[in-house]
Amino acid sequence: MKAEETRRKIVVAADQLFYEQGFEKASFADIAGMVEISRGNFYYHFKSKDALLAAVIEHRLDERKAMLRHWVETEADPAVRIRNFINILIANQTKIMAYGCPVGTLCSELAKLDHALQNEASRLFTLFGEWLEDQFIQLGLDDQASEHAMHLLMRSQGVATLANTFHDAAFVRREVEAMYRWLEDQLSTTRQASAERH
Amino acid sequence: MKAEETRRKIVVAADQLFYEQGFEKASFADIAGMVEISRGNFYYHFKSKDALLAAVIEHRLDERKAMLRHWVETEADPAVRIRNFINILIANQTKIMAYGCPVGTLCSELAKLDHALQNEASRLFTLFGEWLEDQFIQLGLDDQASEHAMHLLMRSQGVATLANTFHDAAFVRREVEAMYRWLEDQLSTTRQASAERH
DNA sequence: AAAAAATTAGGACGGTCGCCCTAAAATGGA
DNA sequence: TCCATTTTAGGGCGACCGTCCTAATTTTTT
Repeated sequence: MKAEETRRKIVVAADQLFYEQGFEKASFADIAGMVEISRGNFYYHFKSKDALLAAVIEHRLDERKAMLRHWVETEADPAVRIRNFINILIANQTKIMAYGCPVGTLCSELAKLDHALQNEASRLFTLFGEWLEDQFIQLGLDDQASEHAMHLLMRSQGVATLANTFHDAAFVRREVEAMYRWLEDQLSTTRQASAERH
Repeated sequence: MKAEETRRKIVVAADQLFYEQGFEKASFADIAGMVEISRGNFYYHFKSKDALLAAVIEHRLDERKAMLRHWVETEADPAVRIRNFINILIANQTKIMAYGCPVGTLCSELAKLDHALQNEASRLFTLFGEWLEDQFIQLGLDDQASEHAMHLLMRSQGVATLANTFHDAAFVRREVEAMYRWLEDQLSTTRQASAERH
């Protein structure tokens, strides 16, 4: 019974440290210290660091899925939902400027390590990608939905990386607004096309 | 005399390994093995791993400066020069899909390590940024040159990160062409504005 | 309350890391 | 050729890493 709680604490602490320090640098000693358990206790819950990483990725996926589901449930307009996504850059600005994007930096690190869980981590991207694609489809942009989704992911990544490097809040705001404008452009061309059809 | 050559070999090998494996994972043993010198010999040329990193960053700066200078010398049209920059994503596609952007991944890693040479590494970005800004100024886009430069850096970074994650060559081509179109848009609005002035 | 099971603590292991030290080898000038 | 200097080789140090093992402790069941 107690094990569930401890396991959860370990995952939460590892999630934070993997983000702030990177997967490789974050050590069991660090995580154990944060959770206030012994190092040895670790291997009762996770038989290896990779197993812990898998649990952290799963945890991140669950969190993101819940967030996306919440957006869908509380907001009817897919365009506003997409703006919610774009606005992550503002909402998480402080952390992004300090540590980058949690998804992008993890994928980059695992790629360099040639790590076995690369594909698991990339599911964090595809989760957002497919959700965005779905929103674009609901906006009637079926034939370009996938491309538009990847385009937004790309811009988020670029903004996060440069925000992390330069700690420039004005740059983030500017690019977020440019993304809003880009979204409006895509919507107006659709409205135009559907108007011509009538 | 010989030392110069050995030092150069070390920097070149470290440059490659820092790129492919990341700064922290690449060890002196790896680099020494690649250069075929003893580990101990290392400390004759570089008194610490950080000193080696500083030399690698300097080396990368020199290479990029030479490349940008060459573009300026061999191509008169700033718009074509900017297209050269965009085209890096195609020219280095294979390496980018395998290891990401050499500049972005280094800056991200150093940020997580809270490394003292973060600002040195970010000079790789500002080098490209200022060069791009200069090209936009030469195109008559003075008042937006800095923003446009950052925008292109941002898009390159985003494309590189997603290319690295998904290994999707079609995505890279698509986004490079979108960047070409974006550039044309900026140029056409300028031409229009200068035409109205006459 | 006693027995069984689940959970935790903490030391020990082999390995790798960056770094230091010293002796040997190679090099170049007198 | 001999000497001084530069350059290289290689072992060793302490620290930290992920992992493993066992004993103690806590929790649950009987």
